[in-house]
Amino acid sequence: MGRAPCCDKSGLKKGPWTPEEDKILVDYIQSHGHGSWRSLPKLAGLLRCGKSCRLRWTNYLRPDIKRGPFTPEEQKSIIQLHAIVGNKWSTIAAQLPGRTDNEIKNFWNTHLKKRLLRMGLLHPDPSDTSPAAAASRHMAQWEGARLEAEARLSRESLFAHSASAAAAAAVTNLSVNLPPLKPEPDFFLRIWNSNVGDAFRKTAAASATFESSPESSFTRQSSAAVVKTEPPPAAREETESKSCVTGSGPPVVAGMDDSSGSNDVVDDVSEESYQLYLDFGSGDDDLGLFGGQVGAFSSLFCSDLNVETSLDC
DNA sequence: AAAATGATCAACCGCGGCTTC
DNA sequence: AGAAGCCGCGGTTGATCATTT
Repeated sequence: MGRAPCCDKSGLKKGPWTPEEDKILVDYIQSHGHGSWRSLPKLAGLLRCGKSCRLRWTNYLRPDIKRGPFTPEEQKSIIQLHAIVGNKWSTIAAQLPGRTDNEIKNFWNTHLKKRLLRMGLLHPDPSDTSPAAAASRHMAQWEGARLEAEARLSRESLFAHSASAAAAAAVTNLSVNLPPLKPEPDFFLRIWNSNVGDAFRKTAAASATFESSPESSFTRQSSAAVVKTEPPPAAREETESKSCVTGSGPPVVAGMDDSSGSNDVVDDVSEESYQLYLDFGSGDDDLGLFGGQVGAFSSLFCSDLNVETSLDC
C-alpha cells in the first residue's frame, strides 16, 4: 500500500532546529500536549513535519531527558539488554530512564560495538563459521537446553499448583472458576514462551547439526555470559532486507576465546570496558546473564515480549 | 597552518504495525 | 474486509568537531 510522504512537502523546513523553533515546540507542547503529531506543526506555527517535531521532542527537548555520558551501570545494562533483545533500541531505552533510543543506538554503534568487536566479544556476522562463532553457537545450544529445562520445571510447578488449587476449591465447594491462581511471576516460563525462548529453540535446532568439538567445555560463568540470540524469522527477514551495512539483528556475543586471535588488541581496551565484560556474566545466581537484574528485566519481558501464557505481570 | 582522516550525534528516511473509517 | 492515515521504530546520512599527519 502506498504511503503519502510525510516530509517532502514544499515549504517544510528540514535540517537542524533553531533555538526559536525549539522554544515554539516546547511552549506549545507544554501548554497543549502534543496531541496529533501530524497536525501539531500547523497548530504551533512551525514549518516542520510532524515527524520531525516528534523526533525533536522525544530525542532532545523532552524535559526528562538525561544528558551526559553513560554511566558504567548504564553501559552494562545496554550490553546485557542488547544480548537479549538485539537492536530493539526502544526496548532498551525503556529500561534506562531518561535515555532515548536514538542516543542508545548511537552509543552502541560508536562505542560499545567497537569495544566488543575489539575485544573479540562480538561477532558481526551471524553466519560466521569461525571457531569463535562456532563456540558461541555451542553456548547457545547449551543455554537453550538449560532454559528449556527451567521452563519445564516451571510448567510442572504451575500445573501442580493449579491442580492443588482445583482440588482445594472442589473440597470447599468454591467455584472452580480458577485463575484466582495468581501465579508468581514465572520468569523462566515467560522467557521460554517469548521470542527469546523461540530464538533459543531455533538456535538449538540449528546447532544440532553443527559439529562441535568434544573438548569444547566451558565454565558455567562464561556460558552465562555467552548468548546468541536471533530475531524471530519475520524480524530477521525484515532486518536482512532492510539493511546490509551494519550487522542487523542481535549479534553474537561470545565469551573470551583464544581462537579470536584478539589477545593483542584486548590491551587496547580500557580497564573499565574490560570490567564491564567481566561483570557481564558474573551474577551469583544460576542465570548469569540476568544476574541480579531479574527484577528490573521482568517489566521488560512483561511489556515487550509476546508472552503467550495468561500470566499476569 | 592546513589538509586529511576519524569520531560523534542530531536528524532524516522508509517501513511495518496499529487504528480508524 | 480492506483501504487509508498515523505513529513509532530501526537504519542511515551528513554536518560538525577533534585528532593526526
